[in-house]
Amino acid sequence: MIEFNNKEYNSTSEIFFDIFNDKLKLMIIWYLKNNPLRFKELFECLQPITKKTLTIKLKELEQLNLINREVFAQVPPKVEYSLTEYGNDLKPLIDEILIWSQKYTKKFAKTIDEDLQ
Amino acid sequence: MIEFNNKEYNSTSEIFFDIFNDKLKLMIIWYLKNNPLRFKELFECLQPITKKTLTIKLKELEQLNLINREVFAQVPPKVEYSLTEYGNDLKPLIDEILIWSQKYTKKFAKTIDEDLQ
DNA sequence: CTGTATCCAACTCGATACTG
DNA sequence: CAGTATCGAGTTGGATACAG
Repeated sequence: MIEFNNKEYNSTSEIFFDIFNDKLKLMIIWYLKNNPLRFKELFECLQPITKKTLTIKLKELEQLNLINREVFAQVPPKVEYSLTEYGNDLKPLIDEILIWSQKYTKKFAKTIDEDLQ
Repeated sequence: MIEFNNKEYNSTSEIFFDIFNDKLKLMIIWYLKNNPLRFKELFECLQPITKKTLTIKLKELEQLNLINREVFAQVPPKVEYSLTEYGNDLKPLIDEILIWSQKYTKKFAKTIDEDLQ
C-alpha cells in the first residue's frame, strides 16, 4: 500500500493514472518538453482552453512538483513555466507517445497535407 | 493536417491524447499488457467501476483496433479480451509509466507496506 | 457470466466579464 | 500579460435493476 496526497494506492502506476486522469496535464508536459513557455504561449498551444482552466492545471502541476513557475518582475508581467526534474523524467514516456502515435496514424489515419510533426 | 475518425488533428500525438483523454482506456491496456483477461477479471481489477462503464470502454478500445474480443460458446458465457498488434505497441509506453511511477513514488509517496508492484 | 437500460450525481471544462 | 470570479453546459461515469 502506498500513501500519496492523503490517498491510498495499491501500486505505483495507480498514482500515475490518478495524476494524469484528465486530458490536459500530460499535454502541458508535452508542450514544455523542449523549452520553457510563457502562460500565453501555453494558452495558444492548448486552444481551445480558457485561462481559468489553464491556471488550474498549471497550479496542479506545480503542486505535484512537475513544473516550475518563474515570475519576471516587469511590466507587462511575464511568467514562465518549465519542467522540474520529475517533469523531465516524463520525457522517455513522451517520446513513446510520439512513436506510437506515428505508427498508429500511419495505419489508421489519413494525412491531409504534409505538415506532420 | 490529419484526419482520424472524422476529426481533424494538427499532429499525430494529438490523436493519442484524444484517444486516452479518459481515465480508463489506458488502465485497461495496462491490465491486458501481459495476458488476456475475462470481463469479470477486468471488472475486478478496475474497481470501483460499473459493468456499464467497462462495457463502453471495451467497445471503444475494440473500435480503435487496440483490443480483441473473443467469445467462447459455453455456459456460463466467457469473453476474453486481449491486445491487438497496435495495443501491444503501447507496451514500451506502459513500461515507461512504471519506471516513472516508481521513481516519483520513491521521492514523494510513503510506502505503507511492502507489496509494491 | 456478460452484458443492457434508465436515471442521476459529480466533475471538468468553456463562456464571459473583470482585475492588478 | 497573467491571472480571478461567476455561471453554466456537457460529458463521464456511478447506482440500480434487469436480461440472455
